Amino acid sequence: MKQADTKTQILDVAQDLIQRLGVNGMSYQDISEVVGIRKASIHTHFPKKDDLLVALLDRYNDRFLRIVDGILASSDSSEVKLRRYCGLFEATLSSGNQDKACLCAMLGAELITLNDSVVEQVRRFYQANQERLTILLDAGRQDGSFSFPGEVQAMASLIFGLLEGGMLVARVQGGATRFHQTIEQLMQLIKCR
Amino acid sequence: MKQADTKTQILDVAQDLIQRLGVNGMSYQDISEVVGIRKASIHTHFPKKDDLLVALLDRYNDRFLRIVDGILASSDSSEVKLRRYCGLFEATLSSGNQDKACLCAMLGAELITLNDSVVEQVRRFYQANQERLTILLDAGRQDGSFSFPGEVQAMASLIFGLLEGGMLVARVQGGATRFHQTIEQLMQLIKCR
DNA sequence: GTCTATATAGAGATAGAC
DNA sequence: GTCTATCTCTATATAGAC
Repeated sequence: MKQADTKTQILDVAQDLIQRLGVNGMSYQDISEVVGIRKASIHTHFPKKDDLLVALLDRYNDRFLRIVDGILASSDSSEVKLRRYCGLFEATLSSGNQDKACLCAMLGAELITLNDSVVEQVRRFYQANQERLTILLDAGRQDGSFSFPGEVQAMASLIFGLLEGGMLVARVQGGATRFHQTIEQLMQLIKCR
Repeated sequence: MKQADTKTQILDVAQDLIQRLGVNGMSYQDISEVVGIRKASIHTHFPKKDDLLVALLDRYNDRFLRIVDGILASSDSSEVKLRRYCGLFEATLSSGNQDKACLCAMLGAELITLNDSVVEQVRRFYQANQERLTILLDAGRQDGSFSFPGEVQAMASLIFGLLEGGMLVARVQGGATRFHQTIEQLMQLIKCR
């Protein structure tokens, strides 16, 4: 296993810290202590904190949506696809010390304190996810996997809000177990009965 | 209308700032500028930031739960009760410049950076709300207003996560309109059909 | 690229005059 | 209770040596 280059290491550590503490609860000093370099050196790679955030979101959104698209393109049933999609959020929450939220859930909470370019990226993440959820739900309703009243889009937005928000709530109370139950409850609500 | 005393004004402004920017995105300086006193004066009323947070959460939780208990004790139908409960969150989001989240949603996101006493209060808020939701849903299911599979408790925890999280998501995209649609979608999901 | 050193600004917090 | 003044610490950020 090759050692990751410093730039990647910085991104990795920054992501972990933000997912746990938020942007405003984390500093270059915090990153430097984990990576093992001086904080001035971080500025070589990311001159401003915003540069770091933009690069981090680029990578995060790209990776996340690539996985989601893989799920959509698979030959799984609609129900399995949705379970796998929800599983992505569960995996985040369960990783490490069980206190990591989705990067864009944390940034969403701190939205008003962020610069325009970062806000735009967070918005794109939300939009892209909801579009994909809409596709998934629409297909599932047509193939008879799901049954629910109302618009597909409204359901997609409900589910996305539940996943992003449910993670944050679960960190306060109940943890991964409780988050899992919530997702199970959701599946029961929209499955055909 | 009598002018509120300074202590109350500080709490009011701090609450507004935290609901928009988060604890870590807001400072005594910010409060002092709005209230119109020097930041040193704030320390007279709340020596440490934690003192302010504890006092703020005491007041917020007390007020919020009092209103919720009023809803539960009313003679409204279960459906109306649930709508009124959800309306509390809608009202928060719609107040001011449409960028205010529930105080405890913001604190929940920043949980790991908070001190134990504050964490405990956030936790109590979540617990208390879910207990009340459980009572409301249980009654509604028995009187035939609601129909949903699974445990009442799981449903309560789903709804609370959706409300707290949905507010944060709505601030990023769609605003109050979209949050309202999400709630409508929820109502359709659990109503008898 | 990384380091030391430093600049500058803002944070939370305290002392003491009025 | 509020003010001015100040302390200490930490934050982001830059300059220049190695």
